[in-house]
Amino acid sequence: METKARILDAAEDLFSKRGFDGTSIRDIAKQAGAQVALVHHHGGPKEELFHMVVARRAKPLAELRLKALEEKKSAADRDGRNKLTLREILASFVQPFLEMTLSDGAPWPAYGRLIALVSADERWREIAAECFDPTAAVFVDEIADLLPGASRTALSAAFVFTVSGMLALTASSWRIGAVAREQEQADLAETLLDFSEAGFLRLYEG
Amino acid sequence: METKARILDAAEDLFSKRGFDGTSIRDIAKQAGAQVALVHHHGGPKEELFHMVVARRAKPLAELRLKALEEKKSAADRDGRNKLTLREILASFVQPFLEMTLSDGAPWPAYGRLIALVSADERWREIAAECFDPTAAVFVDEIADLLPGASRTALSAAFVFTVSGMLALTASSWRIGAVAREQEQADLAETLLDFSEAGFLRLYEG
DNA sequence: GCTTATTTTGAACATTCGTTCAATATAACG
DNA sequence: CGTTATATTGAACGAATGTTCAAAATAAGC
Repeated sequence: METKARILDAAEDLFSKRGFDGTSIRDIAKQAGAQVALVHHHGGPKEELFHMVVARRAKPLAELRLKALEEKKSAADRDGRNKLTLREILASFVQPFLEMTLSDGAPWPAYGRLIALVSADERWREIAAECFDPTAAVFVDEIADLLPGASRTALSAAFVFTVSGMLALTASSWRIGAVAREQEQADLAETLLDFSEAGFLRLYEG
Repeated sequence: METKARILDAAEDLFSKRGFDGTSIRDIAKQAGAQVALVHHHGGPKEELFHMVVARRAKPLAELRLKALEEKKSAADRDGRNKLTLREILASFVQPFLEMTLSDGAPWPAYGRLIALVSADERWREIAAECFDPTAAVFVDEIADLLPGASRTALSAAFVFTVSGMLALTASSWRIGAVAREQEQADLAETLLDFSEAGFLRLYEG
């Protein structure tokens, strides 16, 4: 069963770097140290393999996000608060993702770029719906509960803006470096949370 | 010379829908009603053709953005203001792009998705640098002048967040629909400007 | 230990890929 | 008109593509 993991790892890495169509089964086989037929044996047709690669980490990621949310709810209860802050909700969604994909020694260094591809290509609509929509719905509901005046569509748009920024940190950080001349190593995750929190609050104020 | 335009149009449309590797020269030739060799004759190798497709609209787009900026500066002068508002700067960058790619009867309906691809794939770093970095620098400088306290890196990150949101409106709007159940036809461009303006101001406040 | 699954191998299939080339048609120009 | 460019055609090249299959090796179950 270690073989299958090696194949999925190679597929994740190559799909994230060269995209679905830019990656061949033979590339994956070579990087995994296996034969082409073995890749099909464990991964099925190419599109199914892609699905497996994305779905493999979706459940653990969703659990990390929901656990972060629950832990902050417990902490808020202990503090006598009956509501989470917007910042806590956003951080519960963003931090686990960046922790797994972008931190030093991140365990899923290719997964961030991969999800950026999925989010940008309507061809993977079903995969995105299966892997990410349920968790997204939980968080948007949570935010809507906190900002009751804002329209659902505006909140959803703002949520997608936040996710887009999060994905930009993993897939388009080279663009940030290109725009800024100097490169002070700032904590861009905090910058994103600052940015998005203020953006959401503006929608609430009207 | 109408032939070349037909080829570039077909290439733009297909590249934007299926990506660089997912689009074949033969697909482009068929959609343009031409022979494969003719595509190479006008477009050169595939990567050069892609470059031409992206670069073709880059200069007109940059001019629209800078013109919007200048016009708002003139209007501000007439009003006796010596500075643009942050909102005016952001709108000058965002509105021309959405006007050309997303409005009803937009003249470049595929270009938005195409630029989203370029921004997400480091392989096109040089194209992005050539086509978009100069204009981006102008706008970031303009914002930095208005928000003198904020760090350059944070401003650049916030700018990339704004661009990511803008691109999400053209390339990932299906994700917004998936997150929001109902679909009130809101003006998402205004929502983006609200969101980003507040985000930038938060960075300024610290 | 024998038998049934499962995993792995090696090779082959038909297609499609980007690119090239010489030949032909059309346009531009003096 | 004659001549030099440019545009277009049709065909071909070798290489790479996703997928399939039967055979061989290994593991699992009884």
